[in-house]
Order: sequence, then C-alpha cells, then structure tokens
Amino acid sequence: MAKKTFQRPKGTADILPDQVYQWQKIEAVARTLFDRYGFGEIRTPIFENFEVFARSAGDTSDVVTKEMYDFDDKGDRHMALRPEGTAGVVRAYCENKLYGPEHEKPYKVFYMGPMFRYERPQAGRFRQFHQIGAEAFGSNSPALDVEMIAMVVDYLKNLGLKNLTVAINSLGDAQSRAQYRQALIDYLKPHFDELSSDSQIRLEKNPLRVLDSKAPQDQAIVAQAPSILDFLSSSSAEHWQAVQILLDQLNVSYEIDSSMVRGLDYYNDTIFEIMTNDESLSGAATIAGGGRYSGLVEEFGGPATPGVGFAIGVERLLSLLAAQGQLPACQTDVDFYIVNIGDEAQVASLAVTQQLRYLGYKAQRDYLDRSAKAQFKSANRIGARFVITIGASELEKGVVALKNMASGQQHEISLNELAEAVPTIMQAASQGE
RNA sequence: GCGGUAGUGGUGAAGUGGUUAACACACUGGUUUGUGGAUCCAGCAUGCGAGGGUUCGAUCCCCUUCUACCGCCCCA
Repeated sequence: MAKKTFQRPKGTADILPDQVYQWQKIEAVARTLFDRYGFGEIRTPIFENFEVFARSAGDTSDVVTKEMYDFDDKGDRHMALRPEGTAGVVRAYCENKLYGPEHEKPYKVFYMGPMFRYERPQAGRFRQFHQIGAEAFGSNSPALDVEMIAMVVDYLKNLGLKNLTVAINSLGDAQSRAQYRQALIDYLKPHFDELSSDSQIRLEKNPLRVLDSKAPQDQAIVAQAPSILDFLSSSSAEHWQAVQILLDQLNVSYEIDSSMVRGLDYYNDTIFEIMTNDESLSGAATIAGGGRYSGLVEEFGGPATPGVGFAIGVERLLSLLAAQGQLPACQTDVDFYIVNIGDEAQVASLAVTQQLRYLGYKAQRDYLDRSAKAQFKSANRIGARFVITIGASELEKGVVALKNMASGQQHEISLNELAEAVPTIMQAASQGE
C-alpha cells in the first residue's frame, strides 16, 4: 500500500529555485523602474472582507459572482482571497487616510503578489496567480493616465519584450456610459435572435460585454454597433483627446479599440490593455490591463478621489518572455568546490569551506563521502571555477590543492596562506576570461 | 459551471488481458585503492495517478474520483 500522497491544490504551482530566480529578476526590474516613476511599494493583506471585493468589482462582474475564493473564518466572518489588487489598495488608502493633506498628491503605490480566482485552470490562467500592479490616487490629469501606460510599456521594454500592442479606449463618465448603454441596447434588441445565447444573457445583465464576445455571429453584429466614443460627454471627450495627444508626444504607439471592455465594473474614462499576438498565449493574450476609476475611494468611505491603475499578469509575462527567448539566464556559478577525501579531511574541508564563505565567496563541498571523481563531476556540473582538494597527503604537508577548472591547472598552496592568496587568484582568473 | 484530450521510473517516452514493463537521457558505482564535460561495463519502476468493479488473471476493459492540458464563460 503506497503512502498517501498529496498534490498541490488545483490551479496552483510550486515555483522552484531556478524559476524563482527569474521571478526575482523581473520583480527587481519593476522595483527599480517604478521607483524611478515615484511609486512606493505597498503590501496589503492577501485576504480581506468579502465585501471589499464585492463592492469594488461590481455585482455583475464574474470575479464577484463566480470566481471569488471565499470562506467563513472561525469568527464567522465572510472573507475572500483577493482576486485583484486594486480593492485592497483602495481600502488601505482610505483606512490609513492617505488622502490626508500631509501626503503628496497624486499618491502613487505599486504592489506585487499572489491573487486568487476560483476558476478552471487553462492556458495562462490559474487559481493562484501573481500580479505586479500600481495605483495612483488624487489626480484627474490625463497625463497621469499616460504616465501609467508609459510605465508599463517602459517596463515591458526593459524586460526585452517585443511585438506588444497597446489598446486603449474610453468608457466615459457615468453619464456618457448610461447614454451609450441605452443606445447599444436599442441597437442590439432587433438583433436579439441572431446573438449567441451568452450574449443574449449579457444584453440583460451588462450590455457592454456583448462588445467583446468572441462568437463570430456576435462580432458581425458588434462591428456595426454604435461606438461609445461618440457618446462621450464634453469633459470625457476632452480627457480622451488629451490622452491621445500625450501618448503621441511620447511616441507610445497604440490602437484605439472602441469595443474593448474591461472585466471589472469600476472603470471609467481611459482603459487600456497590453496584448501579445504570440500563439502560445492565444487564449490569454492580455498580459497587462488597467484604467481609470473614480468613485471607488468614495465607495470605501474616503473623500471623492479619482484613481488610475494597472496590473500585469506575472505568469503570462514570464511565459511570454520564455516564448521570446528573453528569460534572464540562471546563474549557478560557484567560486569554490571543496573536494574532501577520507575521514581525516572532514574537519579541514569544513573549515576551509567556511573560511571561503566568510571571505565572501560562494563555496560548496561534498557531504556524501563520494569518490574524488564523483566530487569533481559535481564541481563541474555546478560550474565551480576552482576546486580545492583536501586529503591525507595535503594534510600531512599542511597544504591544499587548488585547481583552476577552466585551465585544468593545479598547484598546491599553503593552508595558512589561502585566505590571503584567494583574492589575487580570483582576480587573475577573472582577467583571464 | 460546461465541453474535449490525456495521466507509465528523476525526465522524455514504447508497450500488451497472462511468467523478467522496451529504448533514451539523467543519476550512482566501476574501468583510474585520490581528480571534471569522452569511451566502455554495471545498477536504477514488486509497479504503470487514486479508489472500486469485470476476469482464473489487468498497466492495458468498465465505473468513480483527482490532476494536467486545450476550448467556452471570463480575465492577468
């Protein structure tokens, strides 16, 4: 009878050291770049009261209606694992009164971490996934919208990604959207029977969603539908124009997609997505998305404060980097590998290994009493630059055998002088490369 | 939540209702009683996702379940 084994929960992943190395690289790039744009990192809880998400995302959004990873805790509180980052950040913004006069405006923060959505895993989609996101509060300036878009583009370029499309659209303000919504319904109603069954339901619940249906019969109808851009109020239209002008100024290329609708209900005015046409991510082409929202801070009890934000899907980003051959190379280089032969060499090899580490070098040794050959194989495999061999004969002479793995040359060096000699040895080896 | 495909060792995989589950890579040991990317030799799945059932007998047939992958919905 085999022992009971365990599997990780559906839709989750173990991220092993070699991968974590890649993660840390792209996280580091984000940290330094976002810092340059004046964003500070914020860390909010991974779970919140269910209401925090329900209220922000909107009652008709799928995130709330069927994808929430929620549970009741031991105090009968209805909690939920965060499905996205914005709600928690807005909650923290209000709770910590970051709208206060002592804080610089706009108030800019970024975050990175796991998000949870209870859904069926598939390409680029997991139950636990990760986002790198940013939010800025307290300014209505279209320049801020543009800065957010530019920052994402800057970031992705820094990582070496190519062939990305920036799609933008405007959802207008509440008034614009209400008018458009009615116009859209008026247009779609006569075509009701031609729509896919999904879209027939959408028409009832959230007509804007019909716009990004993938069903061919829907797309044909949608193509003739009125555009929201024709329903923008004067202030929204002005904002929309300014965003385009500023993007042009920055030479950020973009496409206007008037049928783009984002999944969360809180957006208004500018929304954007960064998409790839890479086939490996065909079902999950959006690697980053965001937009402007107002009303959210108010909803959480703060003063009326506009916000803009975006989130990047880390798993999608990573798989796109892999597809484009841009994953940062994993460095496994080790400075020293200490080969020890025989019981009498154990103490000395431990001492030497530690000595080298104290000096700031990466040093590894064998713990399995393996043959010298096997130990050299390990040294070779992990890319050790030098091998130090310690056995009975070396101990007798008070020396250590030092071998340069690249040149194959080996010479003895006094155990006492090792610490002093190592820096020049390392330097000489680096110059020889 | 719905639909499709799949699940054999550390990895990639072949395979059949019936005594020893190919092959390759990796790994370990040996050839060299203490020296690395080569050659050669040897070892390496009492088990074929899990649990039931059919059968004299199942990894191969049936059911259930879990997981992965792909698609819908939706989204990062």
